Amino acid sequence: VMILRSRFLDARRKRRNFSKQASEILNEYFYSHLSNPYPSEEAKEELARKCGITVSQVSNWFGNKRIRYKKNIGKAQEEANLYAAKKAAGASPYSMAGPPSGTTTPM
Amino acid sequence: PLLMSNNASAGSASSGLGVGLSSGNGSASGGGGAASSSVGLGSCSLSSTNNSGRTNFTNKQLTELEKEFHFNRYLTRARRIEIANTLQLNETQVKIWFQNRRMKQKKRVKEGLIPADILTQHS
DNA sequence: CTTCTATGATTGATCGGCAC
DNA sequence: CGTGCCGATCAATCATAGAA
Repeated sequence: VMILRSRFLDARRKRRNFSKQASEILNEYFYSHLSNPYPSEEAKEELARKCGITVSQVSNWFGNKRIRYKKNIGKAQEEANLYAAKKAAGASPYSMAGPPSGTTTPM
Repeated sequence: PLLMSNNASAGSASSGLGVGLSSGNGSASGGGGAASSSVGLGSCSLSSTNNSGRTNFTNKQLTELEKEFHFNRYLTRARRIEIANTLQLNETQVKIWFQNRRMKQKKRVKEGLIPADILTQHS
């Protein structure tokens, strides 16, 4: 039980939530591609740069997002959908390109 | 091709999630020791399988697997059988463990976080 | 400060595609 | 035709950050 429970210094121990903007970018992409939320390797790299995280972290994020999204359909998720749709319409449409005005370069 | 439709939620089905769902494996591996989820008293040195089918390897099994991995990143049929037997796992379990382990190492290398060339002995 | 929830990471196992 | 490997993903779980 207590014994042998930990996986010896797993990275999950020291975890840092992503910045608000990073989450914005990821969610925007996710909800803008709900019909197929599977970014290509190139798209992941692009998202990783814009979010200031690694490609693996982007993959982890999408993996968790997809699963957790499915587990809630019919909850605040639809609400999030509208939120994302609005943002996408007002700022950058699907497909990343130029960040919306005033985006403080994450750093 | 877009695979989708898996959730039966009301009305709007806009998401294309749902790769294929693989819950519940038939687990046809022939084998041997199968899973024992019961938490019997006494000995519990074997890996325990969850209700979902995920096997929880024991520390001993993981240690041996790691040791073997550092010796050889790839297994031969004979070696696989031997290890599976020793650790009381199916050949498939061992095979899959090595595949996942290789992917894990590759990922770490890509991240640029490798202690050192454990295999490339030259420097 | 304690409790509960959100979230990033890990990992055994599956799926499709490819090479032998 | 069958088998192993790769790459991506799934699904359950761990451990912590953050909110209440």
